[in-house]
Amino acid sequence: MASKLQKGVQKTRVLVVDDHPLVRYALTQLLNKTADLECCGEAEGVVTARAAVTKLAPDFVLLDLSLGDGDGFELIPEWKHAVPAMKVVVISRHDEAVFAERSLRAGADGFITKEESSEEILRSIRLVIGGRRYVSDKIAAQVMKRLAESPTRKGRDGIEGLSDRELQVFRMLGEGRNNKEIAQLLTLSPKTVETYRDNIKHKLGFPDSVSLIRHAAIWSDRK
Amino acid sequence: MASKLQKGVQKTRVLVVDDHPLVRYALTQLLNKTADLECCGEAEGVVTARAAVTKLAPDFVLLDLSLGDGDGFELIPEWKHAVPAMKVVVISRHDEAVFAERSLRAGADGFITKEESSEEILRSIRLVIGGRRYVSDKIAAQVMKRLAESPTRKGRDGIEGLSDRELQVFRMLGEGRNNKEIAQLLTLSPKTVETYRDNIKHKLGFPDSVSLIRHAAIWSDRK
DNA sequence: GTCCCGCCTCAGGAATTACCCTAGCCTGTG
DNA sequence: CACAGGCTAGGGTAATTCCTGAGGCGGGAC
Repeated sequence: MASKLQKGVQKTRVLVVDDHPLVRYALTQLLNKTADLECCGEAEGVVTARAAVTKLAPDFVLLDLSLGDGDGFELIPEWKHAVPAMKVVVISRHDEAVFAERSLRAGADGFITKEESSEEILRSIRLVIGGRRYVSDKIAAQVMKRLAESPTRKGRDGIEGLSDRELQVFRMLGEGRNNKEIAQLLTLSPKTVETYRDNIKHKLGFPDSVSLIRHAAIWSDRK
Repeated sequence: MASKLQKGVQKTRVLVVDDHPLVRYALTQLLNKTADLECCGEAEGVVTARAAVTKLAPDFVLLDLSLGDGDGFELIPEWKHAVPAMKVVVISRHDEAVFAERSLRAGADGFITKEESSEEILRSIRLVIGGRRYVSDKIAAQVMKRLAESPTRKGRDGIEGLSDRELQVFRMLGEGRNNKEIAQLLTLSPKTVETYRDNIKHKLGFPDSVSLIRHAAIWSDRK
C-alpha cells in the first residue's frame, strides 16, 4: 500500500487528549485517514497528557478542556513555555466564547467545538500547522459581539467576569463535585474553594448556593 | 475481500442518533468496521430520528439522550410501541444511574456511557442483539447499591418512583428554590421539606444534596 | 518607583443547614 | 384489623455556609 509519496512526506504527529474514549477513537481515525497527519498517541487526562508530550514530543496537540483529573487549561501555558513550537488546538464541547477567549489567551493556537464537522476539524488543524490561528466563525462572531457590546469594561457581569480559578471551580461545581473534591483536585484548602464559591456567587448575583449549583449544573450540561 | 460467509450473513442495521457529528462519525466508523454490524443511517435530533426509523426501518438504534431539539427519552416508548422488535440502546454522556433507570424503564434494551471503550460499546450492542439487556458495571453497581439500601420498595424506580409530594419538591428544587421557599409555597415546615429531600436522595441514589440539586436542575432544564 | 487594585490563598467564628433517627397521623388494601 | 406507605414534623450532632479579615503577588496607573 505504501507509495513513494507517502514515504517521502513527514506526517505531522498529533497527540489526542480527551477523556471520552469514543471521541479519541473518532479523532484518531480521522487523523490516520489523511495523508499529511497521523495520531502519535492518546491521553485521557491531565497527568497522562503531560507525560505523553514529554515522551512522544508531538508536533501538535488536540486538547479537550474537560478532563477527568483536572482542567485542560492548565496544560496550555505549561506547554507554550516548555515546547513553544508545538501547536495546540482546543477542541471543546462548549460553544461558549468564554472558553475560546480563555484558551487563546492561555496560548492556544486554535479553538474548535465538537459540533463542527470532521472536515472543519481537519481544516482547522491544517490552518494552524500553516502558522495561522483558527477560531470557528460562530465563536468568532460571539467574541466580536461581546467586544462590541462592552468595549470599555473588560469583565462585565456574567461568566466572563470570573477569574480563571473561579471559572475552574464553577465548572467543577457544575459537574457535581463538592467543595472537598474540588479542593483535592486543585490541591487547595477547602476554605479557599469556599472563598471562590462566595466570589462566584457575588459576581454572578446568586442569592444562595442552591442557585449557584443549579446554574453551574445547567451551564455545564448544555452544549 | 468479500467472503462467502459475509455474503450469506445479514448484517444488523443500526441507526445512530446523536447531536455530535464527531460522536456519530466515531460510532459509524466503529460499526462499519465489524463484520456483523453496519450503520444504516444517522440522525442528529428527535425529529430526524423519528423520520429515519420509519424510513429506514433499522434493526437497532443507538440513542443519545441529549438531543438538540428534544429529549431522547420520549422516543423510546414510541418505538417500543410501534416497532417492538427494534432494539434500542441508550448511549449517554451521563454516568448516572438515574438516567439508566429511566431509560430502561422507558423500554430501552441497554444503557452505556460514552466513557466506555469502543470494544465495550460493541459488546453491549451484540449482547442486546442476542436478546439480553446491557448495563455497564459501574451503573449496575450504582443501581444495586440503591436496591440493597431499599429492598422493600416495589418495582417503580427512578423519578416515577417518587411520591407526588416528593416529585413536587424535586421539581421546585430544580427551579432553583431552597428549602425555605418550598416550605412556604407548600405551606409546610422546612423540616418536612427536608424529609422529602432525604427521601428523594435515597430513592434516586444521590450521595449528597449537591448532586441532588444538580440533577434536579438538569432535569427541569430538560423539560 | 510607588500606589492601588484585583487575584490567589487561607483562617476564625457565628449562623445555618445537612444528615440521620424517630414518630404520630391518615389512607387504602389484603 | 393489621400493615404498608405516604404525609408531616421534631431533635441532635456533624458539617457546611456565610461573613469578615488578611497576607502575598503581579500588573497598571501616576
